[in-house]
Amino acid sequence: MALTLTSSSLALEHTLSCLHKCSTEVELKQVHARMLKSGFFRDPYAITKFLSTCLSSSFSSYAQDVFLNGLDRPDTFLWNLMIRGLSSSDQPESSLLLYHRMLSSSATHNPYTFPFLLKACSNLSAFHETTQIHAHLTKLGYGNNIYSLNSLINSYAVTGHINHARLLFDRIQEPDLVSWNSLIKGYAKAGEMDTALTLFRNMPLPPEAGKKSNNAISWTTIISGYVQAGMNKEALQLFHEMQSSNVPPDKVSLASALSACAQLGALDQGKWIHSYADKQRISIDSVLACVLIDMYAKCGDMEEALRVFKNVSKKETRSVQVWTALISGYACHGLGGEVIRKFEEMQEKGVRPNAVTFTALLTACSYTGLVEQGKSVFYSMERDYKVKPTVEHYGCMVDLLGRAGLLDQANRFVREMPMKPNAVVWGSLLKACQIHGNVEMGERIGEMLIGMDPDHGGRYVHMAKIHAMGGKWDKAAETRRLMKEQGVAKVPGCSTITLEGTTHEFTAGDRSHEEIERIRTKWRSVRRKLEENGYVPELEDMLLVDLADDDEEREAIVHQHSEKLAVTYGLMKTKPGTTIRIMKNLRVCKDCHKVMKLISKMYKRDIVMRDRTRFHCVRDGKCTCGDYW
DNA sequence: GTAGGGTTAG
Repeated sequence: MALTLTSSSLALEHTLSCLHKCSTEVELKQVHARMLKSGFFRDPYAITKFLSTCLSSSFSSYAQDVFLNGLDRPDTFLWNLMIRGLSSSDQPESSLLLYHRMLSSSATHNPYTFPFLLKACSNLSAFHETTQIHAHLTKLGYGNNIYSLNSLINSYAVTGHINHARLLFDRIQEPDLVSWNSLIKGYAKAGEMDTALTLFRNMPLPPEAGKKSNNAISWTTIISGYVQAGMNKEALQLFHEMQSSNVPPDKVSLASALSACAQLGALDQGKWIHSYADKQRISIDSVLACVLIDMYAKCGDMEEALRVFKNVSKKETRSVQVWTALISGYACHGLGGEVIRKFEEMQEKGVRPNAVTFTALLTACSYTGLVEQGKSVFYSMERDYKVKPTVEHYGCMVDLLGRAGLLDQANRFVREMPMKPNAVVWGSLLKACQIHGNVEMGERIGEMLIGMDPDHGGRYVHMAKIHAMGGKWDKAAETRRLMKEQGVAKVPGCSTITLEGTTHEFTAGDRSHEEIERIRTKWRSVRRKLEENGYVPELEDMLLVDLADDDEEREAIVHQHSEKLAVTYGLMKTKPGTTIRIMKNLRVCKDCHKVMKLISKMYKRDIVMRDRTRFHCVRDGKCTCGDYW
């Protein structure tokens, strides 16, 4: 008897280990069938294992089916298991629907049920459902349960109702770390970073301060708050402060800090974090791989991004997100060929592309002018991959067609899209009108767009240029005046260059840098050298945008553009042959682009420049964007 | 059981 038991539990273990390896539904069904046949499905442990495996590996609808049709009166524990699993599945709403069925079943709720349900609300960002569950759990007597309270605070915070969160928080007699962290996140989400930081600074240390990981969560909450607010420098400062406070960073805090590095283009700090993870033997899971690949890509180092990609373990490589991070990296480097190759390779490995993957593909086609390729990708999305195009994908297509000068097709695309075009879509079309000089269409769209989105400076700039192109100077001046009246500030151009760990920041016409006079002198000599080689300034991009009245004045302004100051500083401060890396917050203007190409040739320097949306890798007078940007 | 992390058009 003892022997049979052992062998049957061994067989169970074996079956369960097969379960983990399932990657298709057919495989899953086979294991399920084997479990049914051998009677394992009467074992509660086996059922639990089976359901949780399904739930955690994107077979949640299969789990639902088995749960609802294949089990006899599941107990509260199993209901909770299902509600929890579904709350973080790709359809969190099914978690709430299942709860409705639970209400009419023989099982009863327990204190665990509500945090799971609220998790579903958070993932759905569902405020209304949160209030309903709030009322419901209060009536059922869980109103003072700290887990439920914290989950409520979190749901209200996530859905952007910080006042609801605060009211609850203030009523808790002894808020714990989770309460504090959820509240802090709520203020961060609401953009109230000052309040969030004040709370963070003043929160009481946990009595059981030995739990270091808890401290790490508070730190990460505030750090990622800053990252989401676009305040990446502040985020990195806090990350350093975290270390000097002897709270060792874990995976999650490293991931936050890495995304700050990605946005700042801070390669050195990013590398440091990467090697820190290696030294601490922190394994690179798929999320860390994603942010590392993204960081290296956004810092201009695709070789290193690829190395990270190759080093992630087989299981992690399967994640769509990791593939997509790499593909997006190639896209923003304008490497259309690599994008397509990796896309194919990914499918050979059996990884299904998601909506984001397609955005990356379409972006790459747009950047490299692959119109036919882009169209075929777009039309294959739903047909071959069952990925429904969203407004973002339509936006990419408008951009693709518009850039290529196919304005009528782009226009038709907007009119025929099944959803309401957003400001970004119209913005792409407007920009295309400006690039290709379609005054009539441009004026029509520009007017509408300014009405739709009056705080967006870029629209006025395009609009003024379009009026000017049509010779309507009075209208151009009026647009400029309107922009001023609305108090819409043009975001100042800003370029940075990092040398020996110090980031130098330049804005247009800025004289605050301590070596500014030497830089200006150097630029004059660089300019002479370029002029001797045929350089004539390109003033087209500046038409009426800057407050200049004649070409001479425009020229003076264009020579003070921030990327010119940065590249000049790079020439001064680095050894011959060193690659110069520049990050810019706006798009590079035509003149600066021309200058970069000339410098790369005359001074034999590679220049890697990241602008608002993509990379320009300039070598020997040529840019990887092929002058198509 | 509740709190912190990923790729995305302009």
